[in-house]
Amino acid sequence: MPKYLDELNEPQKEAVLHKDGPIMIIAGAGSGKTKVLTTRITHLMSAHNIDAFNILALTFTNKAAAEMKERIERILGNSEARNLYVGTFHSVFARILRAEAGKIGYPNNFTIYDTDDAKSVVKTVVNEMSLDDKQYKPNTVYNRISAAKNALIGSAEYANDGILQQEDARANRPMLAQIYEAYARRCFKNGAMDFDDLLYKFYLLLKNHPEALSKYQRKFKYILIDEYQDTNPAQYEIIKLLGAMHENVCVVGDDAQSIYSFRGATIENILQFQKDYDDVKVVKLEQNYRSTQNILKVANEIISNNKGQIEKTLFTTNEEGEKIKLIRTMTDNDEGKMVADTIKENKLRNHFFNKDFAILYRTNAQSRSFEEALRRLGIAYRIYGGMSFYQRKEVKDFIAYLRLIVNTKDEEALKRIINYPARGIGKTSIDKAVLYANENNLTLWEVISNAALYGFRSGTLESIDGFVTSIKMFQSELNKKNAYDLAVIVGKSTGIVKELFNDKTTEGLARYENVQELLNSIKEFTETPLNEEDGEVGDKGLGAYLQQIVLLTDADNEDKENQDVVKLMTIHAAKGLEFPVIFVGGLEETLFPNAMSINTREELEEERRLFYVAITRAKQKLFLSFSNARYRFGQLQQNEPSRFIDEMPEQYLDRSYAGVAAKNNASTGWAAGSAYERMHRGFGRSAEPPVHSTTHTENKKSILSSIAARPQVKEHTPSENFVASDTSKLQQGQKVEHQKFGYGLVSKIDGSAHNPVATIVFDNNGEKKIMLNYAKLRIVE
DNA sequence: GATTATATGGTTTTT
DNA sequence: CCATATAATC
Repeated sequence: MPKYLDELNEPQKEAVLHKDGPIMIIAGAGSGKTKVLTTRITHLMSAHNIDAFNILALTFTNKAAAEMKERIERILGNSEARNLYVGTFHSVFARILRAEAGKIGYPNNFTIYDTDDAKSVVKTVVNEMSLDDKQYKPNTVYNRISAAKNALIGSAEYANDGILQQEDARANRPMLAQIYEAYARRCFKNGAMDFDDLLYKFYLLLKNHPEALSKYQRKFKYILIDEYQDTNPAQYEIIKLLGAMHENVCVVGDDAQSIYSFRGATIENILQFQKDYDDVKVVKLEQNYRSTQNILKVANEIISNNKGQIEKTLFTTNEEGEKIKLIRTMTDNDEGKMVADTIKENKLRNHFFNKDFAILYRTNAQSRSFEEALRRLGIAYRIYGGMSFYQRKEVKDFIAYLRLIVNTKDEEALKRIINYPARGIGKTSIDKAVLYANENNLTLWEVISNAALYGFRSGTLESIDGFVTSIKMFQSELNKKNAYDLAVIVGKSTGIVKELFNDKTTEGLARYENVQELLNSIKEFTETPLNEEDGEVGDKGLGAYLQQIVLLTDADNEDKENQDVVKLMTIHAAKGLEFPVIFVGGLEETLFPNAMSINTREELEEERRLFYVAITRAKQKLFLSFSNARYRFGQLQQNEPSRFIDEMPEQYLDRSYAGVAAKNNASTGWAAGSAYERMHRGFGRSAEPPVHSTTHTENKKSILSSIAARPQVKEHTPSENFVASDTSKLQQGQKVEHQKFGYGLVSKIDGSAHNPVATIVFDNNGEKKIMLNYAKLRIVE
């Protein structure tokens, strides 16, 4: 009996030892499902001599895939694991599609469009069809198309489906089917696939090309799928096709953690699995090794409010643990402070490290208040999600050059850079070129590379020719130079790097650094040795690099794995992770559950599962916070506490929790909160007496203002020698006198050069934004 | 045609 | 509040 089996409990062992035939593992939160998956693969390889080349494991994130490979490698003690096909659905399918692209009429170097690219194509198509983009919002249209693809509905079928047509007609978007068709055609013409195409086209490849199907059926003798509850119909059908020959399909999932229905995922796949395969072995992992009893009991209570669960009860032999602590504050800023203070306190008192904490929230926008509070206390943190590195403008612009070099049909890339850096090819010229291209059924590149034929003005023509020549020059280097060297040439000869370098503003500096970072990543890619089997299409080229990076997420980018930082992320992003201490923020009606998701029972239940996922991330301590009011759309909005709070039995809750912050009355009320604000604006040391609580700002209305009158201006009598100073060189930190508001400290200067706006914190009248062109200010010091 | 000021409108979650 | 789209101005 191999040693690695000793570490497993009975059901886990059962799951690992089951060799052939379909198996479904229902794995509760923290029940060791990754361990089972890795051990199972290890066991297949070492005990049954299954070749790594014949095993396919699909995960939800690249990070999970890398982790899995690493663990297997560690148990096996050799490098065989690198021959496994492990990756996300999207990355594995992209890799195969790259090899088989010719069969479906695509170039091997097809571009993968991210969501932004795809929406931009939608917009282009809608405009070209002379439709109103208010009526056909790119977002809506794209989502609709995406949903169709995830359900394996092509544009023709979409157009012929009576129900879908009715739906669209009722929603005032009768032309959606036509847009879908035009969109698909345009993507094809651009040699591009969007994220959904990676599934949909792969499905079509398998379905319409029997020789390809049988090739991969023979190859993948064993298939394992992680996070099965989050697969969509397209993924389901693909697995069904791939696994049809051997039926050695192992799926692992937890219906209670299904949180991606907006992406087309359906729990139906779990139920359907047992119908589609004969003699499915079902194993349930119900022992939780992660959390305290209290946390688990609350989690079980919460999820029991959902109907139609797969029967299972999580239990643990861990200690009882502390009660779940509720933090209630007045505003979102206070919430941030309380959480940050609590982290600080716990670090001191319980010797936690920064990396032991995670702050989770429903929406990305919530990160701001936590971020500010952590920064004030000097606690290192990192935000995951939001805009990924590769979505930043400067990075995307640079990548657009590389994309165009690899695939000149990529119209999105071409339009992005044809006039970046500015070279005098404006909107009018581009529109003209696009028109010619559409009229003559040419690609945009074909038009501009023969620009002389299309009657551009001579100056414009010269610019276009210059651009085309330089791209062609880059292309000629494509096979001589590696990706990194080529990228350096691009950066240099286009002047992009220089331009960013010369921009000495803070943002400019950051942009420059980002481009440097991009070059680093290309260099790293170039220098990383080839995987043994990756030779399929010469996978070291620029094309392979580009296809890989669009599929990377922020979490994958984590180079310094064990940084001692507090992690901030959405609950979705936290799936599969665990932390000693978890904070879940914004437990308020309209936010969590989100107002968008309370219209049907299904939606609400998914929100509840999301909450379940959030609290089951915690190992030892769990804090839940909510705020009476928070800024949304720049305005203060009052919210009720979340219904999920009421669903937790009182006996497990500690409502009286008060950390350091509350004790010194800094965060429990409006007045105290503003004192805190003032302290951290540098007023703490000033000689000013503690002033009445009026840190109201012009646009940030006091939560009291709805009850009491708006803050009164405390009259100020200008000093006798009041003469308005020249404020053109006014700087942060200077003290000024305002005729009406009195003395104050300049905390910030922004606005444009012609219309500078100073943010001034007045001693008696709080923070005001003052337009320097109009205000009369006397500079005191 | 480029740069800059103003309007608008949008927030759920992500490969 | 934020980012992007449009208008205005040089």
